[in-house]
Amino acid sequence: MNHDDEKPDRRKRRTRALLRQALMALIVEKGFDAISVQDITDRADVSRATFYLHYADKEELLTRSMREVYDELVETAEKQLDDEVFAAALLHGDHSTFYDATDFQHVVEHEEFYRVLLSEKGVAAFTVMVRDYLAKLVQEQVCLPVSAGGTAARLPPEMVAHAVAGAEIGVISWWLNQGRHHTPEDMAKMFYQLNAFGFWWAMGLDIPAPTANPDPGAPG
Amino acid sequence: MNHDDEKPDRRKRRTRALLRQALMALIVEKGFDAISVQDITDRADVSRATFYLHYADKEELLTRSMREVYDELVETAEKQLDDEVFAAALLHGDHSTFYDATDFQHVVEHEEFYRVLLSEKGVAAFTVMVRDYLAKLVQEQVCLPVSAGGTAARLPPEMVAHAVAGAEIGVISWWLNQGRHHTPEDMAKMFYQLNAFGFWWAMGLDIPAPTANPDPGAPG
DNA sequence: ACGATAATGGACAGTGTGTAGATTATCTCT
DNA sequence: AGAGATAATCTACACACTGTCCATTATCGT
Repeated sequence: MNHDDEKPDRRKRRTRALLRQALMALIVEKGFDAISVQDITDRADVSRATFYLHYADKEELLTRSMREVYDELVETAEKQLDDEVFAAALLHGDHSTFYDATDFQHVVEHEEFYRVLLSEKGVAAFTVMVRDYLAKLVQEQVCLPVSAGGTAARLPPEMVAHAVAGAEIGVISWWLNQGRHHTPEDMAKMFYQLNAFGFWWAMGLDIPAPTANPDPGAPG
Repeated sequence: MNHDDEKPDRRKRRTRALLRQALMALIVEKGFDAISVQDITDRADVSRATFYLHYADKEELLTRSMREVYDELVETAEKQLDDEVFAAALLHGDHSTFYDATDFQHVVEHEEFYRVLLSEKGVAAFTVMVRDYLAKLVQEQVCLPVSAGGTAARLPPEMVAHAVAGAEIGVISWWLNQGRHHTPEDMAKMFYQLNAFGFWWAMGLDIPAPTANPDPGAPG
């Protein structure tokens, strides 16, 4: 009846860590699909039977690993954001609150993991899971408070949230593949500025005058 | 020595179409990894031996299908963009040129394909391939011309390009999963506006004043 | 209608899968 | 340090999937 709530036996921890490392290395080399359980246990130097003592199949190994990193991201993000501070910041136009580097920090702490799983050899489920979560975060933490302030959105908030989330994934991928030439703080600031001031500003041009334009969306 | 340049036999076309359809349907149901060649041929109602007459393995079936859609996207995009028209538009501040719905149009024409392959059950390689291409497009067609005009970018153009590309993927996924409640033209316009005027504008607020801020990037 | 080409059915060895039981090695706890 | 618990290993097994082959049948283009 031990639900693994307690910290597991050292042997268990060791074996699981070895298996996860092996999986990551192999994903880089061949991509997830091409990997056999044999490959993983060979690489981890662990008996194949042992693998099945821990996981039903290689999908479960992957999924469990993903979940751990994901859960940590969620926990990190929830801890950081404080609705009241946030709402106040909005009202007073103090946007520096949004230079929030927690996400990028978290990525650095799991750099290898993100680099592999977000890559072309990676796993679509991971990308989508993270992107959807980020979108939800943006929507709940930014879009909703703004709307609650009585402001009418000019574009569908859901779309905006998914755009921002997608952009963050794109930026993170670029960042990790460039060898991380920027600090998480730099990234957070640049990412905020791009979102806030727009593309043309980022490229050094004047901010264009928005054409008077009501929300073309939200039909049905 | 027939290089398949010529239109293949009707039987070939039929079989390949059936196999591709079957693959797509099965990806939705179980995800690519869980599919066996047997599954595909059963679903397509084709002999397993026949499969191997056309493709070495299921990866090749997927890859070839992806390439076709991707190549069509590339062809479409290249045809649309005309550097000179584009540069002129930039100089004269006529941004309506950028309400370019070709991408979104192309997605509609392969709706099922995109919905499946960009989903969590989909294929990371496809997402990354498309995203990288879009980034390259933005960089070459927009960032470069702007820089050539003598303007100094405030953020690394590569980062900006990858952000825009990521955002487009995010927006497309959202669009397809919502049941496509907007026309491609709407999408193109909204997407442009979000990029140009920024997040706060989209949410109905005033555009914030950019803090005077030189490029924090491009170290090394 | 004829020659060319594709599709089929069946069989093959090879590889990976997931399970089980008996045995050995290593942990935890006192 | 030693006893009892638990994990890891080894071996073997039945099963599914793979990729290839060949002889035969069906369908194509002209």
